[in-house]
Amino acid sequence: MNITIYDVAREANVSMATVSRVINGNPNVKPVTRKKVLRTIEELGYRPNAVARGLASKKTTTVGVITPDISSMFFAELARGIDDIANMYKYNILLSNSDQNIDKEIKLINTMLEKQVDGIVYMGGQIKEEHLQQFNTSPAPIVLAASIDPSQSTPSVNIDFEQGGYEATNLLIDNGHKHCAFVMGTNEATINELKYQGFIRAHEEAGLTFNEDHLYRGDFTYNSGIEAVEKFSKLDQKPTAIFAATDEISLGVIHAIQDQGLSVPEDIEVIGFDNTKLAVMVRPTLTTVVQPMYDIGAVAMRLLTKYMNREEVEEANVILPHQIIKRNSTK
Amino acid sequence: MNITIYDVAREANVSMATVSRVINGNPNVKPVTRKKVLRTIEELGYRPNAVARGLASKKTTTVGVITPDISSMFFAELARGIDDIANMYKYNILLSNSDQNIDKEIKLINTMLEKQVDGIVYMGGQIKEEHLQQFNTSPAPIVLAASIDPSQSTPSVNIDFEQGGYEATNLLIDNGHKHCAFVMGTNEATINELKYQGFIRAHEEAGLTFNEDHLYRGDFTYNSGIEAVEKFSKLDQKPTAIFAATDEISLGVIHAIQDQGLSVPEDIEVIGFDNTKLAVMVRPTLTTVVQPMYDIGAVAMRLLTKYMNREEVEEANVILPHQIIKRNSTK
DNA sequence: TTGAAAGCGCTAACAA
DNA sequence: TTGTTAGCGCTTTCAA
Repeated sequence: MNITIYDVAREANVSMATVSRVINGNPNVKPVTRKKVLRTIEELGYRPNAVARGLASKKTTTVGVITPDISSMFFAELARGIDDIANMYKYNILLSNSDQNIDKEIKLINTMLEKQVDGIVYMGGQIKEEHLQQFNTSPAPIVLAASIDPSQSTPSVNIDFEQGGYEATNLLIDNGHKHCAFVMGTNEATINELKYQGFIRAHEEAGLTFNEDHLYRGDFTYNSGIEAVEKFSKLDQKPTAIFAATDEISLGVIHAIQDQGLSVPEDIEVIGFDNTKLAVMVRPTLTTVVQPMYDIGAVAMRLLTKYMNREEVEEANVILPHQIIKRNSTK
Repeated sequence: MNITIYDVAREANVSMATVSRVINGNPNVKPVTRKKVLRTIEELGYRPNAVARGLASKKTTTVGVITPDISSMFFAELARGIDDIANMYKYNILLSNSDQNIDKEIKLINTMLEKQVDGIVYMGGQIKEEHLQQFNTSPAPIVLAASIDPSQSTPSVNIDFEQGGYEATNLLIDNGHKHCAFVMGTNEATINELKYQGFIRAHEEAGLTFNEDHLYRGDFTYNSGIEAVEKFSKLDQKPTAIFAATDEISLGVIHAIQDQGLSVPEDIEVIGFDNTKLAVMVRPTLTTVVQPMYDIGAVAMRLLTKYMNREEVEEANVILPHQIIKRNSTK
């Protein structure tokens, strides 16, 4: 049998309530008593049972984190931001991968709620009615990180993706390009669509008509970038600049261009999105829209702590600033 | 107040024991009764409380995962393997980052044990006496993933790193090189040392003397690779081939070489280690030792389930096979 | 096949 | 400042 608070109480000649107070740092304990209890805790090698504590206090000090795929650099970085802040507030992270599968997402939320998490940080490509229904009936607060709820009814932390796409495209247009291409990920991703909308708005404002042939829908991978360029190269009207929805796609784009004997940025300019560490791990280094992944995770977790503590929240839908870092893939 | 098993029992006109049986799929329930209970569970929107269940059953169906840094591609991939298998066995993952800080590592183990995890998958650069003491006194089984316990006393899943380093070096030596360099990470990492030992053994067996100037100790980053090459380039006797401890370092090495106007593999051959997806995201693509990160995680988790179920374990220290993939950074 | 009842280890009034 | 005593919501004998 394990050592319980009761064993400690007996050995220290106090009541379990006193032991509990010592463990929880309750000031209402005489220093002498506290010392005595602390010593016998040490002696017995007592380790508090957080599950029992959770049952009695209705707080588990763990938060659920639902991510599409932790092996993606993007979400891994977000998760790191979440965990660091969680730790700061004494929470632990119950992490799960959803693969953007809606059934799995719903199931995961329920599992975490059964496990009585104090809150959830949710990441996912598309928020649908089913999600919202779960979010709205959840007994624990939920915050979205780098995920868009079109209804704006769920607290969230994001950047302005449409504006990011707009600015990236404008950089290309300002450099004189009239034929910009956009390589996007799956259309299951709201964020993706937002970047595209920005891309389109930039064209409209510049009075440029966008050639639909210059849109490539891939799946966010390096290979998508390669395939996009291969497709573009067969066109009569080839794009002279390419905006890729992520850095990883951008690397594929750059390498495919180079494999064809062309140069970046001389022949074709390329701009990415995210500023993952990949951006400086290519030649030429990548001009890209900076998305502060770590910060989004950190701020989302911080926001969640406010809800968990029932603190006042001034703004439920946080938009973090973004910027463009110019490197060598654009002129 | 929340809906409990008791509410369901009352509504369904059965005892809580029967509800419990239904929830847990106990076959000793008359189909009619089961149906009735299931219906009222549905009606009331009852959600079992896993914390209470954990307290009563002494099982939480969650396993702790301690990783140095989830934002590292390497560990993220491992974590994915762990989570996938964990899910398969109905476990959830309590994940934490240790930053290889020994105090944090010990604290994390204790926190997870307090939370009554059923087992722990541990990843860390260096296993010391303090770790072993924790491992040995842990009430929950612990399995190491891609981490070396020199005493071999803790169950683990790894590849043969020494042999991997040996083979990588031999590939270079077989290509005629007499001046191979090794770019390693921090010396806090046992795995690193193992690769180095393999590197040295290959030299010895080939009757080559290793020039200490050709050893660079960095920190596992892309920049380490760059710095290493810069240092090497100032030497009188420059290396003609470079073995880097990880793929990320390799990319830095390759780019630094190219930045100096030299070519890979014509002027200098490069071989990496891990085969992360970075390996194909460079030009030239990287020859590298394949470390099956996902599988290591998956097998470690599978092994942990055996210990948690008190199954027979044939081999506690699993060595997974590795291989070398030849791409274009070597001739 | 079902129910009654005793915990699991702790927190949190409430009383002293 | 300390102790007593109900629970928290569930599992699990044991009996019927």
